Amino acid sequence: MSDTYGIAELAREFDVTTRTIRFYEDKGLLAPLRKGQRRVYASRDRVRLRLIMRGKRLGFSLDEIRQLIDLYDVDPSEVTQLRHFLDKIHEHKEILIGQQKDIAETLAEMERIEAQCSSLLSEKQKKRQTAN
DNA sequence: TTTCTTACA
DNA sequence: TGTAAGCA
Repeated sequence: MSDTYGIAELAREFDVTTRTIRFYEDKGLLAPLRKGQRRVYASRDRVRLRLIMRGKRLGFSLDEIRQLIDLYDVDPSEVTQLRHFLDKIHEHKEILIGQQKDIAETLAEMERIEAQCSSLLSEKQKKRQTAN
């Protein structure tokens, strides 16, 4: 099982350009192995890229995504670090909970409008039938 | 052909 | 991030 990937391969899979993947590396979000000069991505890198894309969809900055991803593969040996990570987690959780609330409210709003439109439409249909 | 770095938009 | 130049 060749659990390694080339940059073009990952770019295709995640629908981004190779430039974008290198860009994320520059920003410290990715750290692929090197085979000479070529970048060799392991499955962990692929997982990371997946997390990056998800973070982007959630509206996090690359900097925030990096902090979030770092939480995954750092060994929790230092108490100080642990407290720091805990703070980061709380921070992100608050943002996500806030977004969750926004989504719920927007959804409720849309459903209200949807119901309003539906009843309006059925009303017009009734009038049409009455007229005919 | 593909990837890489660097630099500029 | 896109694009381009010059390499390997």
